[in-house]
Amino acid sequence: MKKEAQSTPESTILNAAKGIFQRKGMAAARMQEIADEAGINKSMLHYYYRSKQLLFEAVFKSAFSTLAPQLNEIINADNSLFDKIINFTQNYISFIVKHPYLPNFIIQELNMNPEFVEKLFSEKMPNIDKFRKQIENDVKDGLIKPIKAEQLFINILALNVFPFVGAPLIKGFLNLDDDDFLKLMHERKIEVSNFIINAIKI
Amino acid sequence: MKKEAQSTPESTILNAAKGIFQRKGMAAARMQEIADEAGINKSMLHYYYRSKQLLFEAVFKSAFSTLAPQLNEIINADNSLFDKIINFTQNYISFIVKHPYLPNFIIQELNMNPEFVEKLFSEKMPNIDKFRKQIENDVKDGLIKPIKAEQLFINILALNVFPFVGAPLIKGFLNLDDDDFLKLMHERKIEVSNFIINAIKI
DNA sequence: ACATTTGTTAACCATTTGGTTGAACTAAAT
DNA sequence: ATTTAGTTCAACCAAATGGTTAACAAATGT
Repeated sequence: MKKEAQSTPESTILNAAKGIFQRKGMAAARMQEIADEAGINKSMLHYYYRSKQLLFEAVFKSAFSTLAPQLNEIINADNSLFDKIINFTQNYISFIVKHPYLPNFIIQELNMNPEFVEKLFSEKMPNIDKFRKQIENDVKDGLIKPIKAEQLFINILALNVFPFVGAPLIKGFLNLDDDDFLKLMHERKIEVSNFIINAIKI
Repeated sequence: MKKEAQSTPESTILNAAKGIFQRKGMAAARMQEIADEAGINKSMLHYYYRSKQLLFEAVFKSAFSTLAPQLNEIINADNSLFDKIINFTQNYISFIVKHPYLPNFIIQELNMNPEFVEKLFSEKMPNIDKFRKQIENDVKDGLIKPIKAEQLFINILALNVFPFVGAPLIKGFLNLDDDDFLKLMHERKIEVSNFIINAIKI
């Protein structure tokens, strides 16, 4: 075997930990289970990451720094508002279909550890001024109906993120199997951007 | 003290358990903590509810049966589509502001125990046929743009439920304190229904 | 009054869990 | 060859956790 990607012990452990933590959450995850998944002795976990808490934080940061840039696209990309909505929706849904546990994991642990929020956002605070300017200009130019940047941002996030976080609820209410559900999600790659654009365009 | 509402030992325990379980989740909740919150001995928990699992299920069912009727309004209420959207949005947001931990708790535990889904929905399966008919008729009558009932249902749910589930994420990205956030949520009682109606009306 | 059921408690128990230790093993550096 | 630093593991440990027990108190029925 050549050197596939990079496979240091650290990365082996981190990947195993990602799988377990993201599927079961911090509280329900077991160090032994992570060790098994990584195919190593439990002591190694503590050797490379001192404690469960630190291992968890490494996993969480890694997960968060995967998701955050995606969301940043909304407020920082340079294209027009409608293009932005179309692109983000396309990209985000494709992205999450590949990482189905990500958004739920992040949201869940963020709800459990509210102190994470300030820690994560204190360093590189996102700035919505650019996005707000864009909205205000488009409103002034008569391109879209008046709407607060914050509300539009929340709506874009909600329409794209929620279906994956609330998947079991949706599957239950609409009586969908995994296949039906995935089909609906792929439809949403155009459905959602149309919906948003129709909602705001004049 | 007269008999306030009803305060059987069972209900005292259940209420304490609700608080702890909904705030910390099944895995992180401790039986001792629930006992303390209820002001009773830990053995009482096992006396009235046999195990942590059963106590948890009682809490979950109670929580779910509080939330489910709210969501059922969308697919079963008798009013016109636009009224339905307006009413649901108003009611749901007011409802959740009073029960902030509910949707996150349900969604989280549903994600952790996918087998709950069939158990919960097998008895009283929701039926979207009525809602689907309504959409199809309104489309035929030229009242709204073509849209699948499933997609519209997901969108309504997303726009209303997500902001509360993803609150920490939103607060972080938009740099909001609790007060700003709550203000935005109250704005959404009309904002969201306008948004949806604009998106679909012709 | 007595017996039986129901409710309540402190002490206890077995298991699980995160974490530690010390010895063995490796591989480069001296 | 010997030291030295890093790596791996089996065995171990203390604390926590869900759950049980046995004795005791309070109702409840007869």
